[in-house]
Amino acid sequence: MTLSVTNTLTGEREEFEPRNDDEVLLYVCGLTVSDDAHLGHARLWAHADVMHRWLAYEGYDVRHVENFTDVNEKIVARIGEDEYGDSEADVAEHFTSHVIRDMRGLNLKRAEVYPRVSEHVPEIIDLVETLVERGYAYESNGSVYFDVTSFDDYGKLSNQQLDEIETQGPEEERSEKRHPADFALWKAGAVDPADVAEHRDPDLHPIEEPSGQTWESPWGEGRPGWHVECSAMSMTHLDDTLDIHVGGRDLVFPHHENEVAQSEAATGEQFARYWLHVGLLQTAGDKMSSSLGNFLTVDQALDQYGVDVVRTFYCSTAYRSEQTFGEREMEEARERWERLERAYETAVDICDGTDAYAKVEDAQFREAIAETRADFEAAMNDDFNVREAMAALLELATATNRHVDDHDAYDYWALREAIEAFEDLGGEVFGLSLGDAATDSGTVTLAEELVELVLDVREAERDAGNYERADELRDDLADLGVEVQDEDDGTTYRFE
RNA sequence: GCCAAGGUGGCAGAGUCUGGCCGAACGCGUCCGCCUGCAGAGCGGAUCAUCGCCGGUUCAAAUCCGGCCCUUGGCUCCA
Repeated sequence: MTLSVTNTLTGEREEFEPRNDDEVLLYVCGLTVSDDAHLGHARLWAHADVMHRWLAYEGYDVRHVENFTDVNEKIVARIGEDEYGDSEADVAEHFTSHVIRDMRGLNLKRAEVYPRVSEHVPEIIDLVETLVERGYAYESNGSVYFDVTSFDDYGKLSNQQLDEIETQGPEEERSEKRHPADFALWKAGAVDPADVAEHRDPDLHPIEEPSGQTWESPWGEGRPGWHVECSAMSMTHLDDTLDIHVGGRDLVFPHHENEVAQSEAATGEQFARYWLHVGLLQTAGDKMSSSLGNFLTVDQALDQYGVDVVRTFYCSTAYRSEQTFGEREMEEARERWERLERAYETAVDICDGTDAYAKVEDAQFREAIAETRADFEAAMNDDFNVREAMAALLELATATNRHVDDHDAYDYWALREAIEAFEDLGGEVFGLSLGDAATDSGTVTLAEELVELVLDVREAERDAGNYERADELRDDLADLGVEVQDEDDGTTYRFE
């Protein structure tokens, strides 16, 4: 079964064929490190991550590059704020470290490189020079602009017509540009105080001097433009032609459109073969939107819900659709995740708890496991349909529970197979805590011993008919995050 | 104004490319039953959809074609 993806470039579903047999060049349009990342950013990361994981699972060598934009007016606007730092580089470093922390927290597979703009200025200058030499760009007042009329295919990604495009860039740039849609590749000088004013915290002293880093270039001191970085860095670390370029839907125009133009003008080669755009995260019921900042940061969300719930949330909607975020949605994600986890743990417990060999053969269960793998695979190959894939996994949970419920003796072989499926698909592909990392190491902690002690006491109370006292103990444990469950053959507990 | 993505049950959200298996998946919620001292979890069952509107094509449409309405994103930095 082969993978098919929805390509923004053509607007159609296409069969995925990488340029080189077993290798996939994956570029993810990263973040401007001018603030902490929120759940919307994490959605892009999560989907790119699952794509990465799925491609790797299918045997591809995935070369994943994801940039950090650390040269930007919004970063300059934060200079001197809180403890972020006194230079553009310091502020960028502050947020970059947070982003890296968030990415780790989300259990993302590491990219091969995380290039930063500030470390690629020479490459950017080279690219701009090439464009000038080839007649696609021109210098004006120390700045360099891309001449959109020189590139016949301009607008092909976003279906824009040149005469319908409104001016790009700030007002004062207009006089320097030949066509209103021309965009800056290189900006002369440091950042103009006027350009940072709108992003600046009004409580802080305004920035009065031109600020931010500048670099020497053939056109004088200046800074790289807004769109060149991705082209320069992806070509440096991957190749002139990428297989997959992933980004947020809001960036199709002008950012991605400009990337295509400048890259293809410079190399004469196709820039990216498949453009995958991730839909935006919407907040549920705009009632709570007192201000714009009604999004949760990744850090807060991780703290509040935990990685697995967050990842399950993302795996509940196809990447290209919009997704609504809200309390109810997160609750549902929690229920889904716990259902999965419980079924998995049940299977693990049974298999670990005895050395017996297969006692029964449950043909239905075995078939359900095979179906899960087939359905999961088909769903993922169908444009990374994570929701369908998750549905398959949840059906495996149901099948597992049913088998356990219906039998006194178990089909160990089948349970092992089920465990493997949970670990391969849920653990490896979805990045959930199912598998080695999740299972207990065998060492008993003091906490566990104490819980068991309390449970012994509670058991004694129950035997004595003191249910009130027993329930109190259960509630107290629940308050401490220990979920107690009475089953036919004893009491079990798990830490939340 | 222009470009793009959407409008499917109480919620959320697949399916639309490749028309029939969709009287619409998985799940959340609600209700009933089993289990249980109780609760939870689990299992079984039930509830809830004229698939935005109008027209067309077809033996057959959520799925194709045309028109209209509405929402969101972009056209200024933005995942």
